[in-house]
Order: sequence, then structure tokens, then C-alpha cells
Amino acid sequence: MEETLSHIVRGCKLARELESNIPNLAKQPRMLAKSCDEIMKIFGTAKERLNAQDDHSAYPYMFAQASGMETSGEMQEWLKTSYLQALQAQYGLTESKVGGIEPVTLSGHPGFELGGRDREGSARSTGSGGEFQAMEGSDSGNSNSQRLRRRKDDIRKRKETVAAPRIGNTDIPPDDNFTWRKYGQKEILGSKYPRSYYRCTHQKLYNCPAKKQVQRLEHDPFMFDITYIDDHTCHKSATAPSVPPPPPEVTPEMIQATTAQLPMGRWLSMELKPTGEAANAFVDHSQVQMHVDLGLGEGSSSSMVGTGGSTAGPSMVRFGREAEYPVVDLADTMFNSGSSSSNSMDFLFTHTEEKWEPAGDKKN
DNA sequence: TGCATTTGACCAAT
DNA sequence: ATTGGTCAAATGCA
Repeated sequence: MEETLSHIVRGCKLARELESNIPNLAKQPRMLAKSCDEIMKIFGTAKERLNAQDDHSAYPYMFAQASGMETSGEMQEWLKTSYLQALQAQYGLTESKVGGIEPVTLSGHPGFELGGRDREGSARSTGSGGEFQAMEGSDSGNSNSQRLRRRKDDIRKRKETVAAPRIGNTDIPPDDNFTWRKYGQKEILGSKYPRSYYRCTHQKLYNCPAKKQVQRLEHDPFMFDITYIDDHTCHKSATAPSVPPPPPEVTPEMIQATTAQLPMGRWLSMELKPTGEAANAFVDHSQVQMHVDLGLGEGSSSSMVGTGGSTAGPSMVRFGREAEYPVVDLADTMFNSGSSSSNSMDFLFTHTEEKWEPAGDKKN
């Protein structure tokens, strides 16, 4: 089993490397194909081994999918849902609704069909922070004093409905593990509550285009409609100043310990819907301790999130409803977690901290 | 033209 | 000094 896990880990690592090199390899389809083949081969080998395994008891979640093992419908549904949500977060699928992810057609670039048209043509690569950033950069370099705003039909949106935190300040939507800066609030015609506008804290620094709009539901004040506009590029930008440390050696013992103790779903994408019964049932907090003991959180990510995220750097690995790269996250969790503290993985399991203060009203 | 969205200056909190 | 909220005004869209 250790060897099988090593295959999976290696596959994840290669996938991540491939992802980071997409801008460079975009013009080298042969290299891309070769990389894909290699990754598929590794995962294929792993799957074959898994199929040959008789005893899955120690890894009930980890390998349920990969091995085709029978799992409860609820579990499979949850795994599917969380993965799709991650894809949506990554590729900006349009107007998905919480409680029912809309069908995703697997076609086109990284495998997904966007809800909106790609009006920027080839200059804009879906989900590619690098190219997108370059485009934004050219805009900012325009000496024309006229404001340059993206046309409304250029943006990609997705919509979520989330519940207010049960504990603490219920006037604000639950933390989504990204750092946002509020830039406006406005009374909306026909709405009882104002709409708040947020942009990514790193918008200026890294040209991160991510924005969100938060509006309390009229008929249910404890629910928020959150519209996410564009994706975060700040944590995967090639220009980001802090680069994750090179992956340390991962011993089979580490892998086994980790996988044996951590539920697969949490590990892969940390995609938990606040109202998802399956997800809630799935989280086993009794297993957190072992995960922490592994010291997986070494490095950049832990302290930042835990302290409110205001210093969150662009290279950090984020986990949340918007977790990106479900598979890559697994590798990131193992490799990138850098340094130190024994409770360095706390951020994975604490989503109650809110950094936003209640906003005052604004007349505009 | 009205409304939604964004900008940028200003200010308070840390 | 830095970060983030507020607000008037500018801008885009239907």
C-alpha cells in the first residue's frame, strides 16, 4: 500500500508541476501530451494496484473512488459534489447554485465548459493566472487617464447561497478563506438589504481579479447570496514574491499515517458546504489530532490564515469552499506545508473566524 | 436615463 | 505604517 500511495503522491506532484508550467508549455503540445501521459500512467498504475488490494479498511475514504469500491450513495454524492465545487471555484463556472451544482459539461480547456463566452479570445486562458495577469498588466500600463473597466459581459460569475455563521457575528457571511477588501455598499432597488462589494485584498499587488458581492436574502436574513466574480490568481501567480519551498522527502510512513487518519474528502479539497448533510456527517474531528501531529503545516500557510489572513501571501495554499485543484491540494498539503508549529494545520479545521467587521450603511 | 458597479480619497483601527 | 471601511463621484450597461 505504501508503494501505491507513493505513486499517487508522485502523480499529484507531477500534476502540480504541470499546472505551474502550463504558461510555458502552452505552445508545446507535445510536451503537454507527454506530461499528461506520464501522469496518467502513474495514476493508472496506482489504480491497478488499488484494484488488486483486498483490504481497504484502513483507507475507506481515500480509495473509495480510485478503486471503484462500493461506498454509500451519500458519500459518493458528496465526493462528486465537492469536486465539482472545486472545479467551479477554479474555472469560474457560471451561476451554480448551492444545494445543486448545475451540470458541468466536460469539454474544452482543462476539461470544462464555461458558463460564459470567452470574449477575450486567445489572449485569455481560462483559469490561467499567468496569462490573465499579463493582460491585466498591459491595461494598467496604459497611460491614458481614462478608466479602464472590463466590460460586464467579460466577467465570469458563479453564485452561492450560504448561511450566516451560527456563532459570532451573523451579519456577515461565513469566512471563505480568502481575504477580501470591501470597496462599496449600495442599497439595491427592491431589496431590503444593501449589497456589499468586495475585491481580493491582493488585487493591486498581484492583479488578482477576484471579486464578490454579498447580499442578504430578503426572505431569509440568515442566508446570503454571494456572487463570486472571476477567480483568484493571487495564490498561484508566477509573479508572486514568495514561492513555496521545495517539497521535502515524504516517507511512506508519513503518507500512511496521514491517509489513515484523514478523511479523503477533507483532504482532497476541503470543500464543505455549510448546509451539506453529507459533508457534515463526513467530518470526523476525532481524527484531526493525528493530522496535526504530522507537522504538515510547515511553512507559509498556517500562520497566515490562523491570524486572520490579512497577511496571506499569494503562494499559500488555501482550503475552503473555494479550494482549488482538489488533487493538487493533496500534494500541497503534504509538500508545501512548510514549517513549524504543532498546530500548524489548525487552519484546515477552523472556519469560524471572521475578519470582516459589520459594515455601516451607505447612501449612494 | 436610471441603476448597478467601481474608483479613489479619506479616515479609523491596529 | 499598514489595513480595511466609508462615501461621493465616475463609469458602464440596459
